Amino acid sequence: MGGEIETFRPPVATVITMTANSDPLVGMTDKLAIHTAISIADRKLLLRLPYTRHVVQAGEYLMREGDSPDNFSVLVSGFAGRHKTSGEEQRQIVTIHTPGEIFDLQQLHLETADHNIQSLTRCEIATIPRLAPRQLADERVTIAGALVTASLIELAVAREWLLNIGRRNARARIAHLICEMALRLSRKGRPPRQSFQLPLTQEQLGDAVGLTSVHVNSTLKALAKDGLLPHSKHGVLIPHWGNLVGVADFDSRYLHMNLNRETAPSL
Amino acid sequence: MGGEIETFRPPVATVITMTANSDPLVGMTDKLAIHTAISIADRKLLLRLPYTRHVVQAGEYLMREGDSPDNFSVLVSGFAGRHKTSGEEQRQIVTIHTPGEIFDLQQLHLETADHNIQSLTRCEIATIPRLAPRQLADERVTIAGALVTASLIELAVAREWLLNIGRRNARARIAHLICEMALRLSRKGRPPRQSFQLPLTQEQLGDAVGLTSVHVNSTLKALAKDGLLPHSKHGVLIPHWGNLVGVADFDSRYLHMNLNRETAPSL
DNA sequence: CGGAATGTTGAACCGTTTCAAACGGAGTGG
DNA sequence: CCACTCCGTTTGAAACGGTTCAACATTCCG
Repeated sequence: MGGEIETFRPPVATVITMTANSDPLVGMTDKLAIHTAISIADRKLLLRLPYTRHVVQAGEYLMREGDSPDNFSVLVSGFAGRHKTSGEEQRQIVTIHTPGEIFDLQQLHLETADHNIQSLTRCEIATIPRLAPRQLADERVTIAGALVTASLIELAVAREWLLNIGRRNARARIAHLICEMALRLSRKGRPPRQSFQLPLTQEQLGDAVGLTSVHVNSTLKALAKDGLLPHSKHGVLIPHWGNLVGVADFDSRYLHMNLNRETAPSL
Repeated sequence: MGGEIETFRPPVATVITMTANSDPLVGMTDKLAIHTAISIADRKLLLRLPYTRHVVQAGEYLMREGDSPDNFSVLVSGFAGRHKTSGEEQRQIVTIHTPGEIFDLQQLHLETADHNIQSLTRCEIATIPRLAPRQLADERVTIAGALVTASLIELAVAREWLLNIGRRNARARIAHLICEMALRLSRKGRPPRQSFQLPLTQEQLGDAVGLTSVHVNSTLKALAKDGLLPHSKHGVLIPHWGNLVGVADFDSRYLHMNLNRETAPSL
């Protein structure tokens, strides 16, 4: 993990406020991003932790198969993905992480990674040393439960992706991914974003939905021609949410966005 | 959930020993099945819990999308699966559960289900009321962590399935599923089973790997012709593990079977 | 035994891949 | 400022893998 590195050690029990991130990509401030992570867990406690910020370029590996990372991280801005590759060097992206999400989490329990994590675009990442959250979680059962909730949602998303890739055609697959992103990039309880930046290459999109970049290209063109997804380089614009949902066969319930994470059960 | 129901309330602090299950399907005793669940968690405590046993026929729903089940269960014998369906009534099996595994677990955190659970064969199921494990987990952090480990492994398997369905051809997909089952049906630390019963229909297999039953049929025939998977109704026989692994592009690490669950971190 | 579910086979079809070539834009160095 | 390169996008043609449809055989189960 390269890039410039700066270390923060925010004062205890103080909410961090940073300057707004000017990147129109996510329109999210650092504060928001960190806050999202916290809202899954316990705000005051997590904010007390020391953490390190990194900026990584697109395509850098944050974790490799076989690694045993000893930290966990919050994606502050940009997009990152988990992927696996088959013997024939075919890549499959199995998760796309959006700003505010925690990753590396699973390694706390599973020890060695069975997949890679790679930045898909230029990313900012806040890293928290491994021990801190572990200690925390032991003390505060609520936090442990909340972190679990995050993995369970990731599992729910993986299940929907299985349906998407296993049983839907190219048109629906791509539309479905766009719908998911529109919702995940919106704030909790808000409607899906009508427009947003999704600076992924067509090859990356193909790797996420199990298609070749060539076919992604022609499908994207077809969706544009039908007025479902007007063409723009790396921006998404959804003229009519209902129509897109229709071709995507999209049902947002699997995202569990209605869940009140503050009051999740404490198992 | 239908079928005959009998209720057990084993004496406190006594290990249950039952008669061997004569079903050659899994060659597992009830004791073993329960023990498997316990080995993920904490044996003595979990065995103290009251539970109910059910026998369900193939094809019965144990949970439906939208349900908020208030219990969790151990699959004692048989196979069960989680599935989702697309708008065109296309089914995708996203998880196959083998004897000894816990399911319904995720509902403890997510409240409403985003998928269905259905018995794929005749199954025996031990059900534990919801409250008990929750209370337990609060008391014993070890148990909570162990249950989390189980979900994280399910997530790791889902990721591999995404690669399987998204990037491998029919031949490799089916071979891969067989390899996975051979390993998951073996005891921890043991080599993969060389032969076992897998009484799934070709349609169910197809739903698991994203193919039609017709194509599963011809692929199965082709695998048999090549001596990789000799044909027998619902039994699997693997003459040469290495060869099958080769066509499946199978790497068992994602199953995390080497993991010592007793000493998993307690997060 | 009879009916339903599952397995089997072949032929036509079609969605997606593969291969190949060209294009466009962004960044770099001369 | 142009030429050059790199990367991603675009397009077309041919090949392929898997689906669909349809008919029939077989097994399972009440």
